[in-house]
Amino acid sequence: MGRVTRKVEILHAASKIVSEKGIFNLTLEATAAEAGVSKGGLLYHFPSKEALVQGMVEHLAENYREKIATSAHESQLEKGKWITSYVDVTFNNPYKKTDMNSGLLAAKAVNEELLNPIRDLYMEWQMAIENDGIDPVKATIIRLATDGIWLNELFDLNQLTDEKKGAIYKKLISWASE
Amino acid sequence: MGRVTRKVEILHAASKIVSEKGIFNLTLEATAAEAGVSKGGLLYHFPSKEALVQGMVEHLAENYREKIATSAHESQLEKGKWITSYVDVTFNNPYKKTDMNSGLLAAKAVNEELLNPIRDLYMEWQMAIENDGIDPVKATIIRLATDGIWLNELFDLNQLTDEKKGAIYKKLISWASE
DNA sequence: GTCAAAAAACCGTCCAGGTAGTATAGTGAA
DNA sequence: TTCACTATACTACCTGGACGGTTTTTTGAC
Repeated sequence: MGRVTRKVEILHAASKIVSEKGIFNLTLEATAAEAGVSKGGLLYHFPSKEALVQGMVEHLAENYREKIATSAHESQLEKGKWITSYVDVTFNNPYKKTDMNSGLLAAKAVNEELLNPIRDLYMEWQMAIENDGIDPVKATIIRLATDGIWLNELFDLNQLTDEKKGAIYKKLISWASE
Repeated sequence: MGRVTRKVEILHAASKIVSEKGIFNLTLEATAAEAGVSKGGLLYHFPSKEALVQGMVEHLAENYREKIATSAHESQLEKGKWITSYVDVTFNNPYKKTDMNSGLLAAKAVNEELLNPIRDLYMEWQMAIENDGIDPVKATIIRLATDGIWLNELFDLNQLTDEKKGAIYKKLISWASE
């Protein structure tokens, strides 16, 4: 039945190339080589470059959605469980943040519309966060600050020391249940 | 002396292409056409594609630095003038935010190291913000939240309504002088 | 349980189109 | 004369995608 993992392996290979060598080096041949598949084999799974990038985005969106949802449902909190989960998952990224960054950059480069699954995710989260039992403005600021960390990592701008990052994490988490 | 504006016009043309058509359409010919210059003319100013992108980044870094510095020096505040200026300028972007986004994306795609001028900027600001008379952790969170807005705009993720954005702006500004 | 046929999962090559960068000859203004 | 270009031509290279094959797996009739 053709192991499902093959497709995922290819997606990982694509992410790796984007994060290590940049979007201009994300070619079908390079991806195939990185994944240990022939170019024809890759095209069997993803019939075009755009389909490949679409696959990247959809895959990471599913992963991310699941991580946050699991965390929120396991939470014991009465208030702020969604925003807390968002901060938690994004800070401690148990999922691969490289995949997220690569997927975003690749989609932005190849075709804006491929970002739609991510946009849907954000809409869901924003709704959850605004009905989470805490002040929606504060909750949104907490989310934005978390996204700010992410922007800084994406472009390797101002990497905070672990100490500072820890202090920020603590403060955000404490705000999230006030 | 060959009007300085010519170079800047070319940089603007390049930004426009990146933001409207994506990084893959940023070709030398397209940039020249958009700027109303021949390809040879473009290469006279920027001898390679990398030099062009470098120009984009340096130009926007200078602009941005100046905007923040001016705002901070004009500020009447005793505490939090830098973080307030950062929030102010970024929210109300009197400079072209498209240029910033295009520059970042182009540099990230072409050559990581071209982002260094932006990294320097962030280091300066982080230092200023941490010695701004208010709690450094809080100040950093305010900066990160502002960056979060920016991430969302960059990928057109969750565009907040003007109303919500206004509320967030007000709260951040008030925190910045507490 | 067998086995042929069909479907799935690949492989390797070729080509048209596009791109960065080079080269060269020329122009008008200061 | 130099500067700041224009206009055109050319090269060397790369890449997406098409195409035609081949092998492996699954299916279903007997």
